[in-house]
Amino acid sequence: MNPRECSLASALNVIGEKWSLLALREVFYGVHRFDGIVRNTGAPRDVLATRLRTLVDGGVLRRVRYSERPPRDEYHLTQAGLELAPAMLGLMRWGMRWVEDAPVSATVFTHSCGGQLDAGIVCTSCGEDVGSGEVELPDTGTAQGS
Amino acid sequence: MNPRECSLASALNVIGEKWSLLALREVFYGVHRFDGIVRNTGAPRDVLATRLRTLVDGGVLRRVRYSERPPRDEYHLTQAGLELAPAMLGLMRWGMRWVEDAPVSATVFTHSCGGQLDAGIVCTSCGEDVGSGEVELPDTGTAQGS
DNA sequence: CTCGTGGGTTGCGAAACCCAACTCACTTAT
DNA sequence: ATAAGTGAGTTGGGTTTCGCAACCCACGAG
Repeated sequence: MNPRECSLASALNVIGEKWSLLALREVFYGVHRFDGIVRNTGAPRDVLATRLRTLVDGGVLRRVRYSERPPRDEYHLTQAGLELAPAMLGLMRWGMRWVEDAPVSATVFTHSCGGQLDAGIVCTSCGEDVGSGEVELPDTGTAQGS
Repeated sequence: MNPRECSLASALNVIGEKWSLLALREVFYGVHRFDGIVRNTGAPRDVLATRLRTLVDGGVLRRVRYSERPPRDEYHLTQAGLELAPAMLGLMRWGMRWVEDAPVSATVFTHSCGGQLDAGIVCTSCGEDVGSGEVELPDTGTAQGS
């Protein structure tokens, strides 16, 4: 009867609103300041202001002061924010592969070895790298109710 | 000046609206019908109806008729939908790890070997499994403009 | 012939979104 | 010494979207 409790829903409470992930993308890309994020995302300024606040409150970003008088802060990733990288990469990759007219986007993340990073699925017990599509669905049968 | 073109934005156009990912979660979990998805997500019926439509239009879900008269369809994952698994797993894992009071959620995806699957980042050139947090950010310096 | 179920649609008030303009607090040009 | 520009928002307003409850239609069961 009640909605399923799920960490996905919890995650979406923090980063699931419109513009949140695009704002985070900019910070990942090294754009740390309000106007830059506005320009690169196209988000309305007021909406972005509240998004950044919830991201800070949610522990994903932290403000770093770079000027007293006038007081101005940059937005930087926390550890929690950094660890969103796999999920964001997964979405980017998916968009590239499956959404028509998505840009082939040259901007990607690089490993320290110089190679490009990719999001994948790994089996925690046998360590095997699972190709997308070989996921076994949980055996909930056709159960519909809660 | 213009917003950055990015496959992440394209992806979010398809699966970024409220309830979309939760609806997809249900389909992943084997709940294929409207009422089941409504019950398990808590989404308003009207919103869910339009979300399912955009997911179908976006090629993530497909309708599978299971009854003529009255005509009734189930929602099933397409290949594109299945390949959202890494991204969704990434978000679930992140929620579990970083969001307070997120359920420890026993429902996960399993590999054919019986182990639990996890989302990770892999280097495409050296093949190394990169621990979250070791991501090298693109060297955009402090560039702010477009 | 009424009840229940599945899959929606409709109406309407509340909330969120978007945009343009405005505010401070400075810094740099003229 | 004004004037114009930058950075980081806030404010006012109109427009969409959300969310909820109620309704509808087709059927099947009792």
